[in-house]
Amino acid sequence: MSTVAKAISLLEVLGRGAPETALADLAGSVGFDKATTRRLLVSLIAQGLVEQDEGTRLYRLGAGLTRLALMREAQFPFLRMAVPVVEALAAETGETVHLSEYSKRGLISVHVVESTKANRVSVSPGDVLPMHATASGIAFLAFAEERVRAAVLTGPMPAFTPFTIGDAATLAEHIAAARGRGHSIGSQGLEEGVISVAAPILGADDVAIGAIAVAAPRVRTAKSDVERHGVGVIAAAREIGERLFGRRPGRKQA
Amino acid sequence: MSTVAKAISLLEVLGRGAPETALADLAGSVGFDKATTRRLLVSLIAQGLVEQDEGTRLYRLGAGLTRLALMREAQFPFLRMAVPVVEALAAETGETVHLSEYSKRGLISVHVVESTKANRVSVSPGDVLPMHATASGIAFLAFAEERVRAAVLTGPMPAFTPFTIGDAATLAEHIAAARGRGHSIGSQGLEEGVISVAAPILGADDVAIGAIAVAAPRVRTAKSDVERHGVGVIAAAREIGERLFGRRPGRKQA
DNA sequence: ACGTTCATTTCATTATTTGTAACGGCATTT
DNA sequence: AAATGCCGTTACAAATAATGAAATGAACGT
Repeated sequence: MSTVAKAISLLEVLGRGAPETALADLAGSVGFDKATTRRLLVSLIAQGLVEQDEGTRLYRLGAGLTRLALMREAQFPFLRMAVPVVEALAAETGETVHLSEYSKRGLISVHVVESTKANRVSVSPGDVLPMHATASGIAFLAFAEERVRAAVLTGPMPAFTPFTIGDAATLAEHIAAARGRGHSIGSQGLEEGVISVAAPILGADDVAIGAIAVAAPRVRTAKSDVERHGVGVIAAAREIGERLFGRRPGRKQA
Repeated sequence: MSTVAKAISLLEVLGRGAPETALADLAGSVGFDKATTRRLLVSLIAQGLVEQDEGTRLYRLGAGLTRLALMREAQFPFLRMAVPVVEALAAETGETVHLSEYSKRGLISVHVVESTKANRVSVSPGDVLPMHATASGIAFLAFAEERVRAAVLTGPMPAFTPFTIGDAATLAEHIAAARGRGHSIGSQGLEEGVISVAAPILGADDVAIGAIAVAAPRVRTAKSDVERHGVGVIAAAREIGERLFGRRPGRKQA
């Protein structure tokens, strides 16, 4: 295992769980020696990616991460371009809308606008969405590179509910259907009682780079609502693609 | 130089300059061997912190950074708490307002609301503000830990304009004045023609964790405006502290 | 088709990292 | 108040991962 992989896994562990973590807990969680863990932390602190409370000696993620993320956003303004569209769709549908971006580890939820209704679906920014168990994942896969799609189809497909798709054949069907329709429909794959509709956000080469989804409680989602959401996410995804890659003068509509 | 330091310096270089960088340019910028640079990149890619364009082979910052930054924000909701206050102050003053957070490397500008006027001050999120040359830096130092303040006072103080403070004695005076007033006044220290007023954002232990500043063109900033901005940034900084830590960070009772 | 440029891989050498173990500070317990 | 246990921190020999020169391969322009 490379040293940088170890260091980054420390960041992951610091990000999960409590805001601040003690050295011993951290070492236990990642399985490195106490001394090793600390040396890695010292390196990360020197770079500003980790901070240590002077008093309690606890470790937490550092502002350097925010800085790097902001620099990335400056180079590729995904949030700046997409967030207004997400908000418009949330206002239009009255349901929770979330936006995700592809990464090696999975689809990362990068922005969420929750429904204002009492009974609503909740998603946390930073969460990784499983490809096979979410509408976003299926929509993404329908327009992803063949290599990525194949990896998911041959990989493990853990069940989160009794409804989670668990075999490659069924998943392939859903993917094909999504490709045909332009949007995917996820029914209780990750959480029971939730129906999601998602569309892929396409990059300059028409390969998916992320997804946008409407997630609503099943009890108030009629078939007509699903169709309406499908139209909405496709339009929103296209709008985001246009704003990002300038295929058309992306006109903002609040 | 530790391996993780090298890897992170790669991220820094990727963040500067163009959105995508070639391997050779990258190796040249950081001064590592081409093979070494690439191995580090492979590690970073495996963790999602860097991405590589399949076609052009160019490297760019990855979505994993956004994920880590979001996890940090979930643990310590600095932006969620502070941004509304920044926006209110910007609306109230009509000038550019920016928010910064302390990091080992300096004050990181994490949010900016620019003035709507044509002649305005512009700051980019992600930029590192030099401590000795900005109102934010001086406000921060006035309420920082002694160790941090001493480090800046004894460190190098590069001049950005003819007005940049260049010696420890003058800087110490400004810091003392800022501590007395509760806010700092920066006159053309980083850029000519700009007057900034800043106040420190205090943490639970009354130590500064960041700063909020109003930056305006000198030509339309009268003495009364400076005073008005001073009152505004102090109130805003206090408001942010209260929102972050639940209660007014109580000054020690006499 | 050829030559050039750049990314990628290989392999012996080197340097960094690693784990054991001991040290020191701090706080709680007895 | 003394002792004890816990946690963070440091030192050193063993081991492992990182390194750079050079070779390979692929893509591009001439």
